[in-house]
Order: sequence, then C-alpha cells, then structure tokens
Amino acid sequence: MRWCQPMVHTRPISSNSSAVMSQVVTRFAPSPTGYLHIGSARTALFNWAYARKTGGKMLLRVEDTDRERSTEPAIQAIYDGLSWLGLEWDGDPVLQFGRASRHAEIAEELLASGHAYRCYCSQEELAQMRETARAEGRAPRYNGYWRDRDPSEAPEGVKPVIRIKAPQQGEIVVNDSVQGKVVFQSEHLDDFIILRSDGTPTYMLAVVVDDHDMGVTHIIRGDDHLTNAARQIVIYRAMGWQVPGMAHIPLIHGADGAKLSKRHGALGVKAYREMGYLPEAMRNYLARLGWSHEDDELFSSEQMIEWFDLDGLNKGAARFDFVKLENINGHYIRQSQPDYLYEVMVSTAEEVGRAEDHAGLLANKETVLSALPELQPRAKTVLELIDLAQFIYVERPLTVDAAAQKHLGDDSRSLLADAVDVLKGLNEWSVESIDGSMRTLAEQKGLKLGKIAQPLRAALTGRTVSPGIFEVMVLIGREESLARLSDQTQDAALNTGT
RNA sequence: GCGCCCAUCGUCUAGUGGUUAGGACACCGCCCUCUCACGGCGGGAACAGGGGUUCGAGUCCCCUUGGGCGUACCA
Repeated sequence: MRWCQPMVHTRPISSNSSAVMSQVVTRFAPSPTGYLHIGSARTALFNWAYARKTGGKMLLRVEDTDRERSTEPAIQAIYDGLSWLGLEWDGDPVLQFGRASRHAEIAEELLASGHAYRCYCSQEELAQMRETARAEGRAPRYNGYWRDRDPSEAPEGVKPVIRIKAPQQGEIVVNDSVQGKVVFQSEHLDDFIILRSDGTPTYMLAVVVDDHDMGVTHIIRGDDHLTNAARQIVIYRAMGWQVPGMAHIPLIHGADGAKLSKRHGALGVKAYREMGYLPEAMRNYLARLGWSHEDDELFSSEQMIEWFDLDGLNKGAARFDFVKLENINGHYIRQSQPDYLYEVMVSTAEEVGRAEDHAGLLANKETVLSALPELQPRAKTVLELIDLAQFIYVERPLTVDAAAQKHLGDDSRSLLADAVDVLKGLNEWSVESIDGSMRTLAEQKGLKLGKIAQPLRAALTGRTVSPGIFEVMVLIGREESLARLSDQTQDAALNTGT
C-alpha cells in the first residue's frame, strides 16, 4: 500500500528492511556460571536447527549480568562446547553485561512513561511481605507499596530499585509453539524489579531488551522459563514491542526421573568429549531427546535440519540415558572413516592425559589405521577404541591380565610352542595362511580351534578379548608375534623346567 | 502454600476419534563364530487411576495421583 512505502525507505537499512524482517532469528542465551550444561547444549541444537532449516540466523548471547557468578572460563566453555558440537552461531557473541547502559536507558524510559516506578523497600520489609502473603495462602509477591506512593516519602539514604507496573487484572497469554496457549492471571504476577539499586538490570529486563534489539523472532528455550515469559510479556507490552514467537521445550531429567545429577548426565559438554563420545553422535542423541520425526532414529545433522520443525518438539520431559547414547555413539564409530577416528583418538588420549597411549598411537599411525576396521565394531566410545588399540604398541614382555592367565596353563604353553614351530615355517604371513596352519594344527591335536586361539590371544594381547587373533598377528607382524609367543613359552620352560 | 507445565513398553518415542497400539535402546532366546563385538532371526514388555463426551477414546473435557518448573536486587 502507498502509505507503507515511505516507512520502508526512511528506516535504516541495517536492521529493518523487509527482507531482514521476514528472516528467522533465534538465539542461544546461556549464562556463564559453570560448564556448558548438556541440557543447554540441546537447547542450542534446536535453535541452531530451526535457524538453519529456515535459512535464518542463530545468535549467541552470553548472559553475564550476574557479576558474582559469571566467569571468563565459563564463557570460554560455552564457545568451546558449541564449537565441538558443531553448532556455529552467526555474528559476534553479545555479552549482555556490556549492554547494561542500554538496559538502564529502557528502565528510565519505562519510568518516564509511567510504566515503572522506584521502590525504596528494604530487604527486611520484602521478606516480611513474602511471609505475610504466604501465611495468607497467597503467592509471595511484592505488595505494590511504592506503586502509587509519592517519591517525596522516600526514606533518606536508600538507593531505590525500579519496578515494572504490572497489570493488576486481566490475563497474560503466552502463545507457545510447544505448550500451546498458556494463560496467566495478572493478579498472580507482582511488580518485579527491572533495575537493581546499583543500576544494573535484572535478567527479566535484559532478556527482553536484548531479544528486541537483536531482532530475535523466535525464542526457543527451556520450559523453566515459561512463567518468566508472562513477566517478560509485561515488559514487551509496556514498551509497545512485538512479542517474539516462543517455544518452551521440556527439561532433561536424570535416569531416575528426578533432577539431572552427575551420574545421570548433568555434566558439561567437555565431559562428554572426554568420555569418548563423538559430536555427531551427541547431536543425534540430543535431537531425539524431546524431538522426533516419525520413527527415525539415526540421522545426520543435514537430515535433521531438513526435517526439523517446532511441531516435532515434545511436551514431556525426557530422561537422559547413557546406554542409548552409547549405542548411537557406537553406530557413528562404525560409520566413521579410520583417519578421522585416528585423529580423535590421538586428541582424546592427549586431552585425558593418557600419555602412553598418546605416544603409542603417534608412533604406530599406519598400523592403527589398518587395525581400525577391526576395532570399530567393538567399541562404543573413543576411549574403548584406544583400549582396543593397545595391543599394537604394548611393550614386551606383556602383562597378562587375570582372565587371560587362565588360558596359559602348562598344556596351553606347550601347545603354543607347537604353534610357534608351525608359524616359523610359514612362507607367507597372512590371515589366510596363519588361519589355515592353525586349523591344521588343531585338527592334528584333535582340538577345536578355540583351544588354540584363546591361548594365542592371551599370549599376543594379554587379554581374552581382541579382534580376530590371526588379524592381530598380521597387524603386529611376524617378528613381534613370534617374540610375544616365545615370551610365554620360555616362561613355561622356566616354570616347569626346574 | 500459590501459580504454571507435563504423563504411551524399564528408557527414548510414533500415534492428532475407528491401529492386532508401531519403531529404537536395553533385556531374553536362536543363528553366525577363534574370544568379544558387529550382523541376522525371534520373544516378553506400555496407553497412571477414576469419571464424563461419543456409535466408538491412547487421542477431547473434568477430577485424582505422580513428576517437573517458577515463586530472588540468580539467570
């Protein structure tokens, strides 16, 4: 329409052109007060997927207005965690505390327009109010003491806070993409503080101002913020700003259904990396916790983006299940290219301080690489992959674990000696030739192959579990194989000889 | 206490008034097999309870129970 055109042209092109306005803008807004929580990571994942799906942007805002608890390492943990998970944000991160003056400015504006007022109550008075309200069976809320009081009554030397004038009747409706229409009665909301007595903004004010200024169109966050949404709408209305779309996703619970505990998954993202989980597995698992697309279980992130929709988000809380995470991780380990896995093994070994493994992996790159296809189906985590690869670089003489010792009795040792003789005479050192010769030996002795294979495994790896033992022999080579075997037969000689 | 949200196998979930209630993980059995995995085949396992609405409820409404979140000059 004609009267719309001047608006378009006079607005600054930077933020309000019609093209930009129709673009989805989501944001991930963690507070840097510890490690990056796994539940937060999932929230980031959904924000990321929705932005990518719609061709929009995901912004990152660090909510560091709590000066007591916010720390620099925690901010770094957010960046590192997101990067590891492959959840790239758009533009520079916004540090909320840096916008404090803007927040104060809005508080003043609200004050000037009569939508807010100064309150001079002391902590003691407020505590008293809450107690009274509770005693009367009402919600513990501020009673509006200074709402209509003349500032001239202000007590001496008290630095006031600024409170929003919340509506006292009517209802506030949150139209949520996940929870549906949620109605709050205004009488249950009090005049909450938007600016502290030291002039810094509270969370409630800062989020609204920042989401508005950053052009956020969709707020996807944990449903612990659902009631806050009502409070925030009060500020949006007072400022005459448009309320963004909202999607409050359920929280993640621990395996026992209660709060997430350390044992139940309440760990930082970094901990998952150190436990040997792959980022692609984390993304897939986290996505299935509270979101679904028909019966699909295993899918790439590209596929997830294609399928992602707010409709697919669940309303009920999900429990964190390490067993399923492991299964999915195992799937991705099997799917991965050996060279990629090798790099992850090396960096993980270094990160968790497994110096010997780190050195062993580096010194035997080619062997590890060719062993990987044998190792992959046997590991659920990168840590297990490293354990499985140890037979390649362990130093002789091997330490034999208790279970493996049982396969190295006197009978077995003499059998091993026979095997060594046969092996020494082999022209070709390949899985086929070794396999054939050992089967023949077993047949001659009237034994099942397993009776020879297990002692071989015990002697060659020091364990009862390993990849196919003939594959192991080819992997470590003829010389090393015979040496490890001889170590055991010579022990036998010592033990039985004298 | 008050307010709000949630509720399908042990767990993650599909399901949007008419299904033998499906899949995945886990579990059990069988097969493969030099161990362990991987893989294949098969099995047990759920609509929290009670009222409605309807010819017909897992699907809609109410209550109960059970969980969660909020109720800060934290975010």
